[in-house]
Amino acid sequence: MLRTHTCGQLRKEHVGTEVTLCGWVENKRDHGGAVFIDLRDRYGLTQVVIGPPEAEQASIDAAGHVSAESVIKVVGVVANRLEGKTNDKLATGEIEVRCPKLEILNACQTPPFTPNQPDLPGEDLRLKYRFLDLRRQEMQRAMVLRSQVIKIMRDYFAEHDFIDVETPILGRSTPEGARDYLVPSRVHPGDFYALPQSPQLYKQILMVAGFDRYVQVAKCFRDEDLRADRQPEFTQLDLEMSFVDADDIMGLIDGLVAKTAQQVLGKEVTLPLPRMTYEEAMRRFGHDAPDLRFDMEIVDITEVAKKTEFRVFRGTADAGNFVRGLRAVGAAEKYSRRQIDELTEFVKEFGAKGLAWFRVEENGTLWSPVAKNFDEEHLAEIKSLMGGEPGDLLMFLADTWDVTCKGLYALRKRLGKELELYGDDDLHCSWVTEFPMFERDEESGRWVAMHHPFTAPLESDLEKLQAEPENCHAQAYDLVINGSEAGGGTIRIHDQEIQSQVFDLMGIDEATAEDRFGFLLNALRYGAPPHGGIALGVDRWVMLFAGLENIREVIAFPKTQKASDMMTQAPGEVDTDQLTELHLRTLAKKQ
RNA sequence: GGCGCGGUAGCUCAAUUGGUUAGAGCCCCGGACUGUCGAUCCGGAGGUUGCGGGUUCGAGUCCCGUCCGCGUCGCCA
Repeated sequence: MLRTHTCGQLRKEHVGTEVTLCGWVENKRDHGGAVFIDLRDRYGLTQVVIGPPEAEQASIDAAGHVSAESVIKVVGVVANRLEGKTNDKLATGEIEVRCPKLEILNACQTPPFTPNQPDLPGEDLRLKYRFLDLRRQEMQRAMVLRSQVIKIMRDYFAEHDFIDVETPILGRSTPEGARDYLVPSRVHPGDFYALPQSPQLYKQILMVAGFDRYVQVAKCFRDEDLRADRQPEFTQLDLEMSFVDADDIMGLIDGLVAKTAQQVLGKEVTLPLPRMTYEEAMRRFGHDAPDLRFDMEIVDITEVAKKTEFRVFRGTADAGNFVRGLRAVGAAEKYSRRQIDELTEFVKEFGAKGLAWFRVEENGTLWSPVAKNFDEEHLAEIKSLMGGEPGDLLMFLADTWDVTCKGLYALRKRLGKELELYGDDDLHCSWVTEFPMFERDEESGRWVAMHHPFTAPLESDLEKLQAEPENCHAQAYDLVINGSEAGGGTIRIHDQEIQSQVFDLMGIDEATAEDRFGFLLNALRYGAPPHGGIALGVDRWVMLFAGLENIREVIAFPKTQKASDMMTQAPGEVDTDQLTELHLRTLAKKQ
């Protein structure tokens, strides 16, 4: 080792010992007659002093010219800092290392930014110089946390008799689901591999193979547009079990959630985690991944709306649509007319035509720009349904079920944040279950699987499968942490007859099914045990447990919104020769 | 693909209604200084205002196009 200690290690008890430290020059303070250097590595910061009596003036002058972020090595003696000169902001602040000189292992060019400067540079620059950005304390903390979370997961599943099996990265494209990343085959002209969107089919086959409990930390790829919490390549903790039902899977993951919260945050989570059905989630929160860190549930006032003279409400209700709203406790004084106009514009982004709002006055009556359209009796009824108290703001959307869900979900999310209805440290984990089996594809009008085509329906819904597929629910479950989908899974179909019916409903005929999933269907004929599983979004877990709002902050080398890598410049052009070898020719060329 | 925000010195930002030579702090370079820890003090360097076009006597500022970054809708079994 080039060093005897790390930069976070030395304390008063080391005073008098000779040590060798290596690290980066975080900062230097040059006094001419002595130079102070803050030496940094991933463990901490130690003050190094180059000064008399042990250092000669030439060494002091040289130390004064060392550039920031250079890698240096120092040999020196640990000393107490002078009386009253300790630094209680540093773990090593009681001591310093007195050195005759410093050895520059690698001088640093003037960096475009320094890791721990007060103003964080723009994200594009951080990503271009990710090696500098990753030196920042926050980034190091996030990467350590990520490593811890993955270790907790691996240990937990190892303790539960899971077997870690790797599945291929080069697979076959299946048209369902997200857009595939494709890899051209050299030896099969015109054919392509697809990168896995998840190891779904392989893990089911591993169950057929009798592995019983499979787990993998799996890299997955989806060629869809990015979001703050979505990257084109991401990591799943993927698992599958045989001879289980949905309760078994959720119970298992409950234990992991509790263990992670305990070990990472020192928080006790009450088990079992609360569960609600998809329908309940949509009714109460307008979304399948509700943020339960705060209340503010959606209330349906359609029945009252029918009785009013307010055309927007009544017309909507009479047309069979819905009037639903939110009660923002004590928000009346926090939102001016102008700010409410802004909220109106906000909900319009989600298809709403407007936002009807009421303020609960001190005397308990409702005031609203549209109040004249309402009888007092109906206003009182609305207030009562909403549980309005003086100072509250009541806001309503009158629209289709879908638009009220989307608009009120977004509005609730925004209000929760702006009104600070939850704390930075709050953690709320829950399950959403019984998702619909199918949803209508807007373009083709066909039924498509909401999760994937191998998802088993609820036993109790089996008889509805043919006649009313829209009312058929799946043995599916999503893990929700702080309003974010942190994992999802299903119990799979192991019955040939039901599988055929599902394909049939989705308009996939036997030949097509055989062509796309033949290998799985084939495997299922050779003694497939009942099985099910789940995949957890590792990046999101880390993001949520770290209290961060952006997934790029927990990925060492993330991609930008246009899926490029600012550091390596990927994706990039390739030689024509490479294309020829792959039997490819590009249609588009950038100008 | 749609909508919104942003791009000015190496970095973070400022620049009145379109008006003088585009400023500040940090960084960098040179000098001074033995107790700093955002060291301090003196001096200096540093600009294709993302790019292209247009309007104008005059554009960082207004208009059009384009590139890049971020957020979001669509999309994400």
